[in-house]
Amino acid sequence: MSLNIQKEVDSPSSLAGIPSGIERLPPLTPVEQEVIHIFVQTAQVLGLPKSVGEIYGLLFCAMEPLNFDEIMRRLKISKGSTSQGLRFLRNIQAVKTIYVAGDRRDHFVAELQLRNLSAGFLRERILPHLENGQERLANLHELLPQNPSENCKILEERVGYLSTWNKKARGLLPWVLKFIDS
Amino acid sequence: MSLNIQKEVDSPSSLAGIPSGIERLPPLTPVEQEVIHIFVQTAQVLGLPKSVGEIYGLLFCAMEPLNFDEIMRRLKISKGSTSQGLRFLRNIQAVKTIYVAGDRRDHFVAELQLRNLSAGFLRERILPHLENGQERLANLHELLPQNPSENCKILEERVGYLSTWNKKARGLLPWVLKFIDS
DNA sequence: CATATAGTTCAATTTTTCTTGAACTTTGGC
DNA sequence: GCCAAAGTTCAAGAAAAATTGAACTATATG
Repeated sequence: MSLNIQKEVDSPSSLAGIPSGIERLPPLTPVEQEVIHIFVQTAQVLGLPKSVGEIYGLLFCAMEPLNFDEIMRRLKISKGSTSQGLRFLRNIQAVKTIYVAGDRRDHFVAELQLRNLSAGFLRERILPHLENGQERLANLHELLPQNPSENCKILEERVGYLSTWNKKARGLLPWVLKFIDS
Repeated sequence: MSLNIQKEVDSPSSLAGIPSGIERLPPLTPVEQEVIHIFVQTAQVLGLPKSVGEIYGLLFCAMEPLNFDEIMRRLKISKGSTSQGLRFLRNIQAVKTIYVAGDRRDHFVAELQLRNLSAGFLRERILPHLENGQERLANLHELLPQNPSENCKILEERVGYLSTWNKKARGLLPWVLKFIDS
């Protein structure tokens, strides 16, 4: 019974009346492949693993929530990559889980609001780097007086630039989000 | 004669009166190490090789233009990395070459204006990706009609989102630079 | 409570990317 | 024009990152 519900909800191949066994999943359509490819490229620009781009791309195209196994098998990636990729995507809130009645498994959908996607990415990947940099800059200021007096002034000025850059970058983040909202 | 000029201009160790031979370069100071470390980390966030961060960091700290050999030897990196790193940094205009009278070698200084740094990076690394994405999206629109008619409408809408995102991102770039100027 | 299913973890492996250095090209100076 | 110094290129090796899959944990269900 729960198996029936699952198949009706999740699996287009249920139309073909394939019974329990190892269910056949449709291969990626050309459009899906192309969308996934775009996200894989984007992932690489953002310094994220290919598998993260693949998973997000697949969910982006999906008409209904997909479960773990469907993601893994349609993309032909391993359990490990699927698990870690989904975890990352959930962390940055690029993907959320959906409750499906009568099915024990997690189901996933892509966040489709650019604003939320960006916010998650900035918060989880960029902000930590900037905050870490801020700490390092504070330490650096302690270190500066040890320098040969001649260079000291100019170096101090340059380290000052660095602090300004860091501050500017942190100030930029909320503006970026505001721009995206507009 | 030209050797003398070179030493006066470039080499702190000329003060110690070391003759031609293999010139001794001062090791990195703690401050230099720390600044370089910050730039190496930043390079990694931006998906650039460590050596690029090292070279920029060294030049960022330098009181006078450095030549190829000084960069290579103070950072203890190879000729190849030095050459490729400097080329990249020149491409994005993070580093410029300076003419030093009586010295055949190129001399390098760091661009210290965050605005110019950012502009170069966005132009050389981000914009090409966005333009490539734009092309791919155009192709994708051709591909769409081939889809099962049921999904077609929704998928089309989603691909439409992608185009909007791409446009928004391209619109964001000049805006980021304006923010940095402020 | 026992069992089977869902999902996580992580050490080993594969893949990708960066670095090295030797051979090559280019150029300035004599 | 020739030589030596400056810098580039690129194939091979080293290092870093992603992926895999087997062992594990957790938990719904009967």
